[in-house]
Amino acid sequence: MAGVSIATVSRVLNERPEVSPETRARVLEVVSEQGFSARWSARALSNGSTGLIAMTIPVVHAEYFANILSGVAEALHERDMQIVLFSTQHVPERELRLVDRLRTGTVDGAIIMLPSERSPQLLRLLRSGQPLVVVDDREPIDPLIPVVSASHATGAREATEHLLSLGHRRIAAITGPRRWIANKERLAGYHAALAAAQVPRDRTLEIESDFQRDGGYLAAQQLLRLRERPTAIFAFNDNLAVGVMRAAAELGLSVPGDLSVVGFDDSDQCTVVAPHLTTVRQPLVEMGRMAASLLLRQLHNHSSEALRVELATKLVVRASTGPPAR
Amino acid sequence: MAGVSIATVSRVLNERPEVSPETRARVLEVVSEQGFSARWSARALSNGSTGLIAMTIPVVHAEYFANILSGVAEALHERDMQIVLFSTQHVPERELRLVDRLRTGTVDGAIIMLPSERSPQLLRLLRSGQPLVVVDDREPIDPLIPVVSASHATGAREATEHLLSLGHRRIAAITGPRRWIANKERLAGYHAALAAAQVPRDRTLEIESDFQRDGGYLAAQQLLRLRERPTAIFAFNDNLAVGVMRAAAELGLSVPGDLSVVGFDDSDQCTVVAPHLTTVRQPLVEMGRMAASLLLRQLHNHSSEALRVELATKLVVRASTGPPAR
DNA sequence: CTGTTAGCGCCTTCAT
DNA sequence: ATGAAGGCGCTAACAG
Repeated sequence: MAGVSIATVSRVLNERPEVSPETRARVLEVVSEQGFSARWSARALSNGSTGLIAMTIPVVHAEYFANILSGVAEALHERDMQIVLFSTQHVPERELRLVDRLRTGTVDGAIIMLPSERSPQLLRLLRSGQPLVVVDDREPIDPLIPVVSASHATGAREATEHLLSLGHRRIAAITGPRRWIANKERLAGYHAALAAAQVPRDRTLEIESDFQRDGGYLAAQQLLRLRERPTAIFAFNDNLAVGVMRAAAELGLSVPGDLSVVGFDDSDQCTVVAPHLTTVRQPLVEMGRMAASLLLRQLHNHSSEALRVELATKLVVRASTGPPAR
Repeated sequence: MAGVSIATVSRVLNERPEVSPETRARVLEVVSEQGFSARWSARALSNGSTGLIAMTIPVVHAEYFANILSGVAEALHERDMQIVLFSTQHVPERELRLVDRLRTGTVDGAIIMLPSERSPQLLRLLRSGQPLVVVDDREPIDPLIPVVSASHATGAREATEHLLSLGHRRIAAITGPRRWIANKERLAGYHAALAAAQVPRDRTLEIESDFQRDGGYLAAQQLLRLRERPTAIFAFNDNLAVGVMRAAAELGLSVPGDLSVVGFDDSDQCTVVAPHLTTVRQPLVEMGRMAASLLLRQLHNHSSEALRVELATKLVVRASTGPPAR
């Protein structure tokens, strides 16, 4: 319609320099008049890339997922790329489908959140040259795979130091599942702070739980019934902390008067509970951005640099912490 | 490698009946040995469909989004289809990108959540034969477009009836933005229940707010300072209700002793506040499922039946409501 | 039942 | 600066 060949139109659409301005103008005019746009699958077939990235949906809290997601989406948007969602509910059969989509070129790469296990799937994927990035490895993962996570240890350390600086000495910890990496690091940070302040570690003040509110509630009941009860509880996530506050309320203990409480995550619920919860903020959106950018680099360099990025957490002091009662 | 033609392999992979069992077996063996899988973009190019559908990410609450999302994902999974995310932050320029992706065949159809406006974009899309479904229209939308939403009116009516049956007569309402459809319907339900109980409508007990916690807080302060203050407040979403409870606490009013509170949504925060919030549950996951299934029908029938599906809400009675003090 | 052939719509050398 | 031609990997119609 513009009196030129298909090849020329292609060049115009791809903004190649080797087209005369007049031709370009003529083509663009017709294109916009006709509302033409290049069929995407043909493009993908021809140049071997789809501009799509896979992302798995973990079963955990919606808020966590949505925040990381939005970071990834933002970063990809700048490159005109999009996310394809894979609801592999940690079901192996479903994970296979993701693997398949990668291999068949539905997507150019994948961001895998909270991978369930040492998953041999992942390794095989990476070995076969698939670009992928893991966000928050739950258990030790092959060092070949790039990982983005938060600085759990430092965050936990700061939280504990905050309590110490307020004068607390009996600081209990309600932890998540022992095996999770994030949990181990938080525990390490907690211990480090105590050691630095020369507060001896007390095993009876450490309770393993499940990152759920009820778990925090039960653990807190146990802690608060101790003969010498803690003056502060560091719950390893906000859910646990909310459970702690519920238990405290039932026992007639005021927060932070009788008990200081610190959480981890800085989720929405922190400002729902009364008093508002002091916590450690995880930079979820930034983690998403970072994951996307690592993936994009793999895509362009065709080399997967094995690295592990830890983004800084930040202590957010609210109203649930204060000096211990005397 | 299996000694057959490409066409035959294609037939085997597509499970066509016209292949002899022996050939099929031979092909499948080689396929699995070699780890072969059909390139997806070629497939898409050839048969004109990508198996991908677009979903917009609204700016609102993560939880809302994640729930609907998971409903859609589940429904699509059964058809081996996936979601492509479009983070059009109600920015027109970004919405154009979605439009473009639809036209270029990146995706087969789209599910649009909380469309910002009477958006002429949407209409143009539908007119051009694009399969799409809207979830939760915010303002009146062209009747040509299929919509999935919750039965706001019925839900609000039940909530109000619940309060009436407890003996409340002065029941205030803190509403969302006047223009939103969901809000209008909730208001209608509220009025209907009052009328049925022959409780005259009192304008001073209706305050328009913004669906945010702070808005609920401010509105509640205003209501609770009235000379004749309400014995119950129906907040038109959970955020508002949480704000109400905060205001009540500050004024030394006990819930539900001095004041009953009802929310709407059944979001996570309902069980974070003390006491747990009575609310109206929106069937978000089911709405997602329904949207997906409407879209799939459009995809198969090539006809867009204009319809509007309202999924039932459900009153969830928790601890924030009780009989009024005398 | 299987192989051959012709596209699907774009991008990319290679000529001109 | 432009056009012609081949190919990306698959499906479908047509022979045999």
